[in-house]
Amino acid sequence: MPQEEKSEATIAPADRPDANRPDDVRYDAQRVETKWFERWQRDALLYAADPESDGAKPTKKKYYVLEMLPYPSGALHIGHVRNYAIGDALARYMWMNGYNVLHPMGWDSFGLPAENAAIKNNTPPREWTQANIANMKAQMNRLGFAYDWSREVTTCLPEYYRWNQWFFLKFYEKGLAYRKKSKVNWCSQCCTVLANEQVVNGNCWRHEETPVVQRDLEQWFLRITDYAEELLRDIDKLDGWPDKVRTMQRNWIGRSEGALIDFKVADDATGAVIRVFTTRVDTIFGATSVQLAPQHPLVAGFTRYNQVLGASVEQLIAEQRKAKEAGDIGAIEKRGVNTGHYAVNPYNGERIPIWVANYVLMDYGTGAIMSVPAHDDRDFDFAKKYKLEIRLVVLPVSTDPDETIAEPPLPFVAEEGMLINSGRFSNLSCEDAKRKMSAEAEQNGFGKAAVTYRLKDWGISRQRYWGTPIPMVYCEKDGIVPVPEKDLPVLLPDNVDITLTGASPLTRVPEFVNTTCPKCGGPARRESDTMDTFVDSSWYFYRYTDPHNDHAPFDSKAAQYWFPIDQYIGGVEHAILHLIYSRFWTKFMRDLGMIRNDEPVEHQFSQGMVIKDGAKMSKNRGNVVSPDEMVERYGADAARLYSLFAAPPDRDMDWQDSGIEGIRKFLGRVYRFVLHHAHPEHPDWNRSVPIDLAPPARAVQRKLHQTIKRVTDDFQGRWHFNTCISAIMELVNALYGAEEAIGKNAVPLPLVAEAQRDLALMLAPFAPYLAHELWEMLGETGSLLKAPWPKYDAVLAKEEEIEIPVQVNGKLRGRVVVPADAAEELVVERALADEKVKSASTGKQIVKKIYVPGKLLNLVVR
RNA sequence: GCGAAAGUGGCGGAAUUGGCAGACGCACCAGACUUAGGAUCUGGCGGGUAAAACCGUGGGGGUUCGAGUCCCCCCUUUCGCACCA
Repeated sequence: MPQEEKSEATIAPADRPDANRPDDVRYDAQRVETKWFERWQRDALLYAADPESDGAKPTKKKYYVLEMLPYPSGALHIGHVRNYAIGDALARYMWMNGYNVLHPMGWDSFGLPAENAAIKNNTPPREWTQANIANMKAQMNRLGFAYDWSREVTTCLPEYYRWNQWFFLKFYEKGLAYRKKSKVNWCSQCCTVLANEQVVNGNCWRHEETPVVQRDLEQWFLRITDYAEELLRDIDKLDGWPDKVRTMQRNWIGRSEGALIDFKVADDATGAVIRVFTTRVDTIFGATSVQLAPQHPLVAGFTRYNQVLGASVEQLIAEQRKAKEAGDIGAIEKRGVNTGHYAVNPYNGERIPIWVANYVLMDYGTGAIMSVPAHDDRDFDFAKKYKLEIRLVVLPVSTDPDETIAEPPLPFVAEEGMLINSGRFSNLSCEDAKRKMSAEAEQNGFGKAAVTYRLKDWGISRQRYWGTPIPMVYCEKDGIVPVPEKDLPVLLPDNVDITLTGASPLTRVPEFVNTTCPKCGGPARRESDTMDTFVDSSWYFYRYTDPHNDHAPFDSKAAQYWFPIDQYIGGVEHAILHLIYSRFWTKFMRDLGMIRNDEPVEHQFSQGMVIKDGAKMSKNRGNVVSPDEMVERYGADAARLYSLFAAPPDRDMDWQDSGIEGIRKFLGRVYRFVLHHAHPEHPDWNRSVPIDLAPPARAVQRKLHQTIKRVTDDFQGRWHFNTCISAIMELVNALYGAEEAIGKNAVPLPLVAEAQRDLALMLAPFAPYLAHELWEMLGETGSLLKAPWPKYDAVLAKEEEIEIPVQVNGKLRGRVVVPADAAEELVVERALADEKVKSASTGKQIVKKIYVPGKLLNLVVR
């Protein structure tokens, strides 16, 4: 750019078109955005990642930035805009920093809403979904998000879902997909089964007022529990994830180490056994009853000839259900009933009563516990209420020799310590006792050490239409037979009657259901359930790396180049379901040898919700902000910029209509400045900035470099886009402040040019439309998208003079201005000359001087 | 009950390592320009005072020359988990 050695740029004020400038030029966002929108539609491939994944030696570092793909519900909402504005800013920033960026988008397009809409509006789900995708894609484009649409993935298309089926066959082949009749969660509104993960406080995740009921159904399950240990262990590796999400996943997996112990039912001819799970087998000599969940299979036997007991058990079940519906199972009043039967403690042969209790849950552990009132607060409560024996078997022995054992013995001890009253195990530490007792149980065949998880296998069968058909066939002769790979995809038929009957709609399509057995060729029936849509989203991001592959889900090389995802961005509501299934799928694919990474996502980011008028936006509350309306009124840049400016991205953001108004003003301010100060035709425009600048010019230059530093630091170090934008606003304010000097040529034109170019570059990730317009106004012809991010010069950013606050005894009393590199002596000397400092310290002695270089001086006086 | 995050002007929010509390923006007030202003530009804007003093980051204590920031206790809000045996 430097062309001539003559450095001082001069132009006569009359040369500037702003001599009589029209101050009321308004920034016409619609005109500018429409212009660029049309160009970008034409140049869509601009956003495509460089094809470096085919084994060629990479020339750039890759960066995979991904926002969670949306469900095509009809229209984007403001939460989407916020999510994508973050991702797009990041993608653009990384492009400008020279990375090979993959920034794709797709559609999680199977699922219930399409069916419900179809029933309501009498439109086939496919049409409804396609129309929504078209609309939302148009919205995304209008918002200016730079997606590589050549990699678009739509999960409801056979070219995608056939690979769901392919994966299912692989799971089946490896013994990780199985079918079993089981009690399942059924939502009567959805008319389908829900995964455990989709049950919230006993209610359906979609219908918060609809209690989930239990039904017996034949279901397909994926053995995610085989990976429970690894899923748990590898959480430790995810240091790029928020702690909150990691904790939620840990809780969800819910690992618990203990022992399974069998108690024989006394005097029972059938040899019935109650298996309990306990983490405190060491306290088993203190077990004074066995407690069964009301739904425990043995209970039915006990109540068969005992109506009174049966009625009590029914009561307990009702109480549990009520508490679950209220989402308050933790506060249920403990109640129980004695069955009159006895169980035998296998360690000492003691007979203890068998009770049924409402605080014992059928779906955790074995649905039966040994009750040790002296060492478990729940059992303690229960025993007090029903006057059951409380027997102390552990003393809290401290390692501190000075500490004596509490006397008289406590009735209740939660801590571990040393065993008493436990026969041959007495005097052992709890830790040793657990080990020895588990070993003895195993030797004698009445139990073993065991680990249980809260995590259950993933039930993926759904009795609905709009999903991936499960590629299985039932033959009278050969039983369950997988569809051969070569016959995939099993196509989802169109024109299906999807009215809700409780049975899968596909059962009513004879040409779908009736088929031949792939093994024997005889008549057979197709599986008519479809897959949970969380299957679709468990691996879609791999498909982006090789979206058109028609002989594999993706090419391993492509996936290896791009994975793991460098930055994944989405709502915290997916912290458990989607993210845990995705991790599971990745580990499975790794075990199949398809990929090498253990985890799909390096850095995970959960953005906050968008709140309006103190509440989450929802149609019911009527506080929804429509992105279309915002784009129409203020433009896409304003909508995006505001969603980034109003709060740091990880926090909930309060949407205020007046706030976006301020952003619109800011964009106009930027536009007008450049309108009046862009003179690319001037011969001095592209010269280098002179070295020795007069104070007003130096101030502009300093502010410029300080701004670049702040925006860069806040962007990559902290993701504080709100302060990035504030910093840019300050720069613009400073440029307006320098207008008089610029008008008098006190600021050389090359510096004015540089400031505007850097301003456009820094705005590019946040407000791409305006940034591109500015870039053009500044006479630049190259692509802004991949123009280099501006660099700051630390020397030029440095202040020559600084103001040092002076405190006396910690209270601010004055300020002194000194050269930036001033020695302490000078600062103290000037400080002591300050009137206010003087008056605050007269008649007193300075006992201490604390000088923090460049920051502050504190004089301690007495 | 357990765990996490948060609490700062009228509002959204800044303050990155313990160092000028309130950057930036909204709202409000004033001025300039103007036939006009819901445009634009400039200035003001925590409370308090004539001006100072002084008071101010949910409350109370503490450490420190110095605390929004660190420690202890408490309160409130949001989120997650919840008789998990």
